[in-house]
Amino acid sequence: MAEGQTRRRGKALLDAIYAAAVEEAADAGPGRLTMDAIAKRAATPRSTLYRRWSDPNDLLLDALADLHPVEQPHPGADDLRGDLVAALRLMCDWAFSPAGRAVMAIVANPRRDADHVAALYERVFAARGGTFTQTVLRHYAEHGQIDPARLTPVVLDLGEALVTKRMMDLGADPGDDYLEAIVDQAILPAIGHDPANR
Amino acid sequence: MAEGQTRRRGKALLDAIYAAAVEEAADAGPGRLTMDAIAKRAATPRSTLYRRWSDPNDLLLDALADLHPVEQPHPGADDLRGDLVAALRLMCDWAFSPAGRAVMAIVANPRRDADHVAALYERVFAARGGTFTQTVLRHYAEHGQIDPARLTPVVLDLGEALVTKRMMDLGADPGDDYLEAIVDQAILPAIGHDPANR
DNA sequence: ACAATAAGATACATGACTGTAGCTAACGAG
DNA sequence: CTCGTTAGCTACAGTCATGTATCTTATTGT
Repeated sequence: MAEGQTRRRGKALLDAIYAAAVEEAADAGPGRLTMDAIAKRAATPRSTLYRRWSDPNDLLLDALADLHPVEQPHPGADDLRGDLVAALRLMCDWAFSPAGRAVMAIVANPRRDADHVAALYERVFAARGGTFTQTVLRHYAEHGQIDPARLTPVVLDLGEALVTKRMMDLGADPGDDYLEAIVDQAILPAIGHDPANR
Repeated sequence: MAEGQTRRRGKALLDAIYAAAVEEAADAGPGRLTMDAIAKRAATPRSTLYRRWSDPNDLLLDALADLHPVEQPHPGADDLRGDLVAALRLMCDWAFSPAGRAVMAIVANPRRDADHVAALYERVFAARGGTFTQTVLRHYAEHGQIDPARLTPVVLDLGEALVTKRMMDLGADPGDDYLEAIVDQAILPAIGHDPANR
């Protein structure tokens, strides 16, 4: 942007609006996202928002779809346990980011619109290669270290489910000890790698 | 109450207010509970509410604490799998009741007050004998059919976590097939009863 | 250099919710 | 029966969000 610019346009403005929408959704929580608050946070008049969107949730959806992609696990070849713990660590960090909390604000809203949630899953999640532990589990299954028949929807969801619940109960990050406990006591047994049965 | 009564007092009035608060919280969702809406639903003036509470969340907490206790699992002695599935069924039914959705509305609120959530756990949950699958798992551990060392916080949370996540993803009841899958593919393996290892 | 576009700064009526206050009349206890 | 309590009714000013409608002016593209 040139030096003397006083007025944002195009991408620069959109980025500011998107950032404001995600932060605002994260702070305000389910069902409390308003055009007014987004506009204030982005320091732009409401009319600029209404020019493009008629509903704050549509705006938020565009904002989430536009965000930088989430960091992905990089599974190796010989440390399934460590890679699973690392994937859960990534998930925790993401969940506490504005984007993660904004997603929560959509999913946890009992007045949520089914189409809206479907759009979230398509545009934001499907664009990535699955969720955190999923990536790792599929990787090791492809390398023959996990029976692919074990990777059912339940098992692929295990880590994320336990982390989510713990975060909701505590309202805080579960901590690495707990993540290791999840891997050792839930995920590994479920794929037939129970440490206690060795 | 006598026939000609035109004015509710004491318990009758309180019950109406409590019911209104729980239903309203369930419908409105996290952070959207208002004195006004509770008062309208209970058909009482706001001043009656303000006489006793200064915050709608305090009111809701009293309402939840006052509710009829949740149905408990009745584990037998020889059907661990069936009892676990039944416990998850009970949990699903509770989760979709107004009380369950009201609890969700508290826990999923990012602006939630830590003291408030703590009070919820103490006054509402602790009063019961633990959560759904917990009751069953502890019962069978006492009868020597499960190694008590296996009943870690992670394992005791498994069923509830998977059900919660599934409900958040789908926005609907998981269905009995899924509940059975949770028991077979997650809980039983975690307590060393993996059907695939027999 | 000019014209089209769109950001920015208002203003407005409407509607929800807040917290407080004052009044009346029904109810319950003594 | 009488009196203290309190439900029920109404009103108020204040705050916040909504959608729409101006008007001005910086910026861009031709």
